[in-house]
Amino acid sequence: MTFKSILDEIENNLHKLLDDLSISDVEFSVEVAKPGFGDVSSNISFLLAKKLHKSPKDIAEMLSEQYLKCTSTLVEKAQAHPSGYLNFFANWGKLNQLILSESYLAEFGDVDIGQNTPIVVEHTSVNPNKALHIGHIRNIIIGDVVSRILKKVNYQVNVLNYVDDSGLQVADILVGFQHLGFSLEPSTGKKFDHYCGDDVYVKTTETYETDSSLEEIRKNTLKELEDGNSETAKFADTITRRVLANQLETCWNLSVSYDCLNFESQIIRSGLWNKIFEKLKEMNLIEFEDKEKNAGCWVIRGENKEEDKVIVRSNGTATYIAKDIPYAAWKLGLLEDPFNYEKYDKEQPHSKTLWQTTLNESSHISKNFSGEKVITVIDSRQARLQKIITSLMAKFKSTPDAYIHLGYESVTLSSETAKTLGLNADGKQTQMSGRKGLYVNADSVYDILKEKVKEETCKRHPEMTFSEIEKIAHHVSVGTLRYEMIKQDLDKIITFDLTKSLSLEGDTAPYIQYTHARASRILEKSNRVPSIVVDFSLFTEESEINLIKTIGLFDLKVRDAANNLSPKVIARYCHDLAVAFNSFYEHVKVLELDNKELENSRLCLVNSFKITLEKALELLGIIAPDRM
RNA sequence: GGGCCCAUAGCUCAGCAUGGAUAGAGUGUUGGACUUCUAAUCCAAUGGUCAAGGGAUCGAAGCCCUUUGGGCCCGCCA
Repeated sequence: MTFKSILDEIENNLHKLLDDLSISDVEFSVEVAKPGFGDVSSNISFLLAKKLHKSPKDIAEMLSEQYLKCTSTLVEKAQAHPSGYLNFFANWGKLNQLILSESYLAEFGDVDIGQNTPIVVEHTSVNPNKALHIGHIRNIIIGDVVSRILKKVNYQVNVLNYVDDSGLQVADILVGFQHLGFSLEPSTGKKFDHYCGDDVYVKTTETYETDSSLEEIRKNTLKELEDGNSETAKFADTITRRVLANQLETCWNLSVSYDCLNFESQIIRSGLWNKIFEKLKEMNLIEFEDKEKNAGCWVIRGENKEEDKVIVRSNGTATYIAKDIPYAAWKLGLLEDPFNYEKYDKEQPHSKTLWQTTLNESSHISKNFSGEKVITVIDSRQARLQKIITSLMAKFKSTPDAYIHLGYESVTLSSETAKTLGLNADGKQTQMSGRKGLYVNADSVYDILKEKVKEETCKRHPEMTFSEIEKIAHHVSVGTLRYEMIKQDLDKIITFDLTKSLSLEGDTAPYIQYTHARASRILEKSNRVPSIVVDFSLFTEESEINLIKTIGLFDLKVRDAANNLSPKVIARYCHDLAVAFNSFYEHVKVLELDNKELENSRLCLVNSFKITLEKALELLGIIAPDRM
C-alpha cells in the first residue's frame, strides 16, 4: 500500500458520489497535488460544470460537503479551491504507516503489467569493428534501463545484442589488415577495439580516397564475407570476436548485461531469409517491379507518397533492410528457430549467463529468446527503415504494437570538444563519425571521470584505502555516465562536452549518491537497527511528510516509466527523492534526540528512504556507495 | 520535392500523452550557512511575450492549422 491507496480511495468515493447524482461516463482525474494544494487533487468539478450548469467552484464546494459522508480511512478532509479544484488532505498518521511498512518489503515498487509474458529488448548492436563511443552508450544505457524497468513490472525480459559481423564496416578493417599491412597486434598496447576503430578503420577509409584500386578489393572482401566457408570469413570471425569481447568488457563495466548474442553472419547462413522471402511473396507484401528505375527488383510499395523500397536487387541479392526482416520475425517467434545455443566463453558480472547463437550442429542446446513483444532500441535516424519493418511485423502478428522501434536522438559533440579532436566546428555542435575518427570513446570518458572522482574522494577522505577509493570512484563514474545518458527525454539531442558533461554537482548521479551516503552514515552512527514498531504520528515536520510522500510515489513512477518506455521518469524520481531527503536532512535532526521514540521513527524513515533510493537507482543500473 | 523530430529563464532541460490553480529544476550571476548526522550539501536573490500568428474551447505552454528557425532521414551502400 503506497500513495496509490489514497488515490484509489478517493477515486472510488468520487465514483460513488457520481452514482448518487446518476452521472456516469465522466473521466475525471485524481492526481498527486501540486505543492501548496493539499495532497491529492481532482479536476472533477470542471468536467461536471457543463452537465450541472453550475460553476466549478460551486460544484467543488458541493462535492467537498458530500465527501463527508463517504467512508474514508486515509483522507482527512476534502476542500474546494476557489479555482474549482477539489483538493484532499491526507490523514498522514495512517498513510505514514502504510507507506513506510510497504517500503521495507522486498517487492516494494513492483507492478504487474507484464504478467510474466516474454518480451525482447534489443540494444547495443554496434558493428564489431571499433570501440564503443559515447553515442553508442546512449543506446546501451537506454536499452539497459528499459529492460530493468520491464523486469520490475513483471515481464520476462530477453535482452539481445545483434552483432553485425558481416557488413561493410567489418570489410573495411579486413582490407586494412590484409592489404594495408596493419599488424594484428597494436604496438602501443592499446585495447584491440580501440586500435581497430581509431587506427585501422580510420586509416583504411582515408586511403580509399587516394587509392581507387582498393574499392574493388573492398567489394570482393564483402562478397567473401557472406560466404561462410571462405578464408576471409574465418579471418573476419577471429577479428570481430576479439572486438566484440572488448566491447562487452566496456558494457559490463557499466553494469550492462545481455541474455543472448545474435550474429548477422549466422542469420544470413541460416537460410531464414529464403523462408521469409517466400512468405512475403505469398502475403503479397512485396511486388516484382518490371519497369522503370527499379526494374528487376522486388520492392515494398511506399505508403502515400513515399518511394518504393528495394528489398531484393535485380541481381537477386537481399538489401540491408531485407536482412533485418527475418531477424525481426525471429525475435517475435514467428519462425522456426534454426539456431543452437552455447554459452559465451567469458562470464558476465553477477554470473548472469550469456548465451550466443550457433549454427554448429555439435551443440544441441535449444533456447527460446523470442518475445510476445519486441522493443528494439535504435537511434531515430533509422526511423524510416524501422517503420517499414514495424509495419511488416504488424501484418505478421495480429497483436497491436508487438514490434516497437524505440527511437532516440543522437549524441553530438560540442564545438569545444570537437576542437580537441582536431575539428574546427565553427561554434556549432557536430555529428560524430567513426569513419572520420570524430568521436569520444566510452572507455576514455569513463577513465577521465574516474580520475576526477578519485581526486575528489581523496581530498575528502585521506584516510581511505586505495581499494575503497577505487570502488567508490567506479560506482560514481558509472553512475554519472549512466545518469547523463537518461536524465533527459529520448527526443532531445545530447550535446556531449568533455568538461561540462562530467560535472559532479547539481542534477547528477553524484548528487543522488551523496544523499545515499548521508543516509547510510546516519544509520551507521546510530549503531542499531531501527524498530519498525513506531508511532507514525510523530512525523509532523513538513520535510518529513514530504519525504514519506515521495517514497510512496515509487510504484506510480515505475508504472509511468514502464507504460511510456521512459527511463527519464525514474531518473527524475531518484532526483526528487534526493531533494526530499536533503531538505529533511537540513531541517531535522535524527541522532541524539532527547525523545528516543522520535529518534527511532526518524531512523525508520531514513532507512526507508535508503531502501527506496537503492531500489530506484537499481532500475537505472546505478549503485550508491555508503560513503563518498 | 517528400517525411520525422525539436523550439519553455543567459545556458542545459522538466512540465505537454490525459487542457484547468501560482509555468518548475539544474547551471550561471550575487549574497548567506561547516566547532553540528559528510558543504559532491542547503538557504536567499536574480532570471519567462512558453518561437510567431491564427483556430476550436468557459479555459491553452499543452489540442488543430499556418509560418519561421534548427537538426535528421529519403541508394539496386551497410
